[in-house]
Amino acid sequence: MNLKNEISRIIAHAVVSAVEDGIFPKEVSQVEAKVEYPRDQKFGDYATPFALESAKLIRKSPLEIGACLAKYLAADPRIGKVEVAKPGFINIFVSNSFLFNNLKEIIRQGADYGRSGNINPRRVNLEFVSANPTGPLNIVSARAAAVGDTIANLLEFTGDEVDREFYVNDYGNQVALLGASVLARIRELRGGQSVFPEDGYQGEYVKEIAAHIAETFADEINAIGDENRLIDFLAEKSVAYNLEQQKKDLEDFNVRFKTWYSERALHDKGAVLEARDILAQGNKSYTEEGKVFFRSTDYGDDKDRVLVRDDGRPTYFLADIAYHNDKIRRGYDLIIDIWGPDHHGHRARLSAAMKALGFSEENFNILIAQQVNLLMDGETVRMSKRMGRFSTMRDLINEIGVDVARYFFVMRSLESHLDFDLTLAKKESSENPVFYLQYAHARICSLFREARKRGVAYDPGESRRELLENEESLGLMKHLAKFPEEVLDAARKYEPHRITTYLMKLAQGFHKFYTEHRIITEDREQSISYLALSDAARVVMANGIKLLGVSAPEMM
RNA sequence: GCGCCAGUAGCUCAGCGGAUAGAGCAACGGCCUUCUAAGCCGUGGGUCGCGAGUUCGAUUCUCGCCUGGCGCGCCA
Repeated sequence: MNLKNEISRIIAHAVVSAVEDGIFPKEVSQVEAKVEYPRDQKFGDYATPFALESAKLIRKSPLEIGACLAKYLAADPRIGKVEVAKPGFINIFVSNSFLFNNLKEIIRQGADYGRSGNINPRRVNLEFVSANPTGPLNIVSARAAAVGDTIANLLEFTGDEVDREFYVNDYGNQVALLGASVLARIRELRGGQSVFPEDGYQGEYVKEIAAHIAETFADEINAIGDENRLIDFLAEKSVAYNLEQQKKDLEDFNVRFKTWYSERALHDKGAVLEARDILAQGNKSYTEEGKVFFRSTDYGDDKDRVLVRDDGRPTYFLADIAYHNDKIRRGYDLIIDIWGPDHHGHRARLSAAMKALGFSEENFNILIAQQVNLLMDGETVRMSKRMGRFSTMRDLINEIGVDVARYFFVMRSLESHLDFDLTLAKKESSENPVFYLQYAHARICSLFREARKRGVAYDPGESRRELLENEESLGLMKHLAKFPEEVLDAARKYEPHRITTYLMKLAQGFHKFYTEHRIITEDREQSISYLALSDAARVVMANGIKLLGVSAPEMM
């Protein structure tokens, strides 16, 4: 039950009726009836500018049209009152009986309230984080992890099947460089002289990896005489080590991937060269100066991109095409990538490649997780793996906790730059918005503990509508009724921050209701009615918080 | 030079083409003998970067500027 959609349907139906009765010309049925939230609640729960937008067509004043339509709308039992306001807005008030029925529905559905079934679920591949396995996960990865996981939760909740996927860049120069860096550190550990590679990874963590590997694989290291083979060996072990750490960090962050897709495996099984051939066969590439170029300009890119270098080695881009071709072959209906800000320049070329591979444009989305400015004591902290000065996702979890971190990341829209003040987040954690939500949840749980203690037999079926017809209760019920549509909106637009905004308002509504009304009293029916409303608020709060991957404590 | 993202309250940010632009934090003033005060109520605080255009109507859409951040490898 999605109230906003229902309202939209009711309006469309009213228009059709008016056309049938000869009041409106029939072209009007083509006009889309938009439904929006009025700014001020005195303008109703929903409003439609339909009369304003169809005035020219109908050749009547918006106010007249509105008055006409209002009669038809008011016939629906879900609508309590319809008003037409100055320029021509039609303001719609939801009926109390609908709100009350919905309240019982929320309690009945429990954890499923807000879920939308989908007759044809889409198979979705959501790739996110995909950090290089050359070091610990950083703050931008944490942001992508929080937002990506929440988007996946939202899509699942709205009826899609989602596979969470992590692309492991375990191939190429960066990996070799890591191997060389580790080798240098191992030699240092062993008291020998070594030249640290130029552009090598200088972070302290490389020493930790070196120490770990030197100990675990001492025999193997000693046995390999050839320097390049040794670097390869160390690179492989270092990547495995980093990957394990990354996995652990993500699990501690409540993010679990179904698939860890190895770039190396893609090369090993020949998929990369196959992708080259597919593009060549479709005449989507050409050779020039010994290099193979993809005709990406045919698909909207600025310039053609190199797929194979003149020495025969494939580029990262070609591997990425092969990877996405593999995703297509695995039969996904919708493919979403979340990338870091440093990759946004690659958007056009990969979109071009997807088009060239015949995958429909609207089913492929690249979202960019914009940069995070990490502030410490008011100062920007530079984050660079190679410079070795950066703060990790692990630090973040340890310092402010999973709940606060996830909430903060999801709170802002993904494509906005984010200033994250670690010191502040930690210091002021008790005044954090996330606690505001959790507190509302815990408070309701506490109410029920109290009710049980006092022997109140709670049965939501015994609650009564008339006992909830006050400002705070009705306001809260209205907001609860909007949860399914908010969830659907957030899912369709990949905007999980809408959920945090919704939940803040829910918590506010509950706290206000709680302050104004004493829930448990001598009046049994009143108590049960208020408990039912609290129960519904708890259900929605719990469902919403769960979508964010944040915990909903029963006691604080 | 080109591209991406942003510019809204002191700070961090919401605002799906609509009505008097909001929240959190910060500041100030009230509210606990009674179900959790991590709460509630109130006050102050804005030329929505600037200029045009489209529209009945623009913070929202288009274009042009200005400012800030990032990216512009045949690295991954």
